[in-house]
Amino acid sequence: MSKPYHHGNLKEALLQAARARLAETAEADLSLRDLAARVGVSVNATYRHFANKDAMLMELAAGGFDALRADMLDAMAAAGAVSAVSRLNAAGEAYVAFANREPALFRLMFGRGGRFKSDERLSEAARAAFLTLVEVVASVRSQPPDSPDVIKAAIASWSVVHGLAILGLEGYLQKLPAAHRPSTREVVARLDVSDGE
Amino acid sequence: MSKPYHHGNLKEALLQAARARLAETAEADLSLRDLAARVGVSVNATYRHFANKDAMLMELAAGGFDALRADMLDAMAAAGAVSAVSRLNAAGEAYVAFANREPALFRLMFGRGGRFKSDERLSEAARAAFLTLVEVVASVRSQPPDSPDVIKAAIASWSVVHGLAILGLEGYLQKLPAAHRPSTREVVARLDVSDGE
DNA sequence: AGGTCAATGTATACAACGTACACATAAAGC
DNA sequence: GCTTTATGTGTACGTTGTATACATTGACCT
Repeated sequence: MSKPYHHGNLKEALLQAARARLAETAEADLSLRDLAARVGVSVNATYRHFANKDAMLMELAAGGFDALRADMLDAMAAAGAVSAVSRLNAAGEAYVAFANREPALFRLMFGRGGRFKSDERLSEAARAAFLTLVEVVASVRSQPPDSPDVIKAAIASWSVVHGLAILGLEGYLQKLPAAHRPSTREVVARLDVSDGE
Repeated sequence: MSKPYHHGNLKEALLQAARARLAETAEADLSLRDLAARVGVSVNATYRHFANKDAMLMELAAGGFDALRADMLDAMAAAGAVSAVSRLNAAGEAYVAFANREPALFRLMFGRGGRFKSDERLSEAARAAFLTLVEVVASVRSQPPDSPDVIKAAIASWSVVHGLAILGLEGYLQKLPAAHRPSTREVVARLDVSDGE
């Protein structure tokens, strides 16, 4: 029969449809009904695979953190072993580039108003992404990754790139004349990650 | 009569109810119907004062930028004329403090997915807030506020404090041990705003 | 003062959404 | 083969933003 009763892998199909939608619209207003229709299934079928809409969004966000982490790792690998600082810069640029390439997903990862804090998978994915930054900062400073100074410096790094990404996404940088618009590299370079004074 | 047909100042009453709601819930899910009910008026009465829900949200966001700017100005004034750097630090701390004090409003100001870019009043309010930062950076560097270097440094400043604010709001800093959690001042201090080499 | 009109409110209606409940169908295990 | 469990459908409900038609009021003009 052309339409089997059971889909086979509905959960992944729904996630994939959602990702496609996020990638194309730059606006994150996913609708369960719409996704179900795209996959060719009843709305309530989705509830066999996700507790509710938020659970699905959290899964997407977690995947986003995985992808973000992969992007940063790739960029760092491409930067080679020249210097730890150059790898840190590469990671920062990858961060901002990711936000610009997948704005809707990026907003989903952060914009959900702390409602996602509870999810274990999401927290772990976010933590893993943060840890890649921590490690490169540690190698810049030649200190163990769990030292307080390293963590604090990594938080500062994360803050700059994240803030820069959001400002870009929100369009606040677009109305500046091109000469006033800094590159990611210029902004990241202003941050002193080395041993403070 | 106890209930006059005309409210008198519905628009401001609605905005006030919305602000109260934002201040108490830390989650920005305003409903027009709910707000109208609180003010004691029909839902569609709101449409006499706002084109639609988004228009009202934009008005709230614009007011948020005004308040944010006022907070930064106050903090800078309190920091006195000791040094331009200390005023810059004070502004940064005020920024993060604002986000923590009014998380729902802050998220509304930034989280709306670029849908607000079109609004003139909002853009102007955001621009004014940014300009206060630009000016203090200019005085730190003793350069005119419209010089490209000043603007770029101000963007970097804005990025750090904004990123830090979001990370705090989203709860990513809360699960860190207290010894690893940097103060706003520590993070801001890492940014080099002075004349780069 | 009385009539006209714009400003501002209400009532009703609709489509889209998330989700709960009851039921249908298929696959897996004894 | 029968029963159980996983996974789908159908129907229904409450909430949302918003369009349309109508009601009420105050302001303005002569």
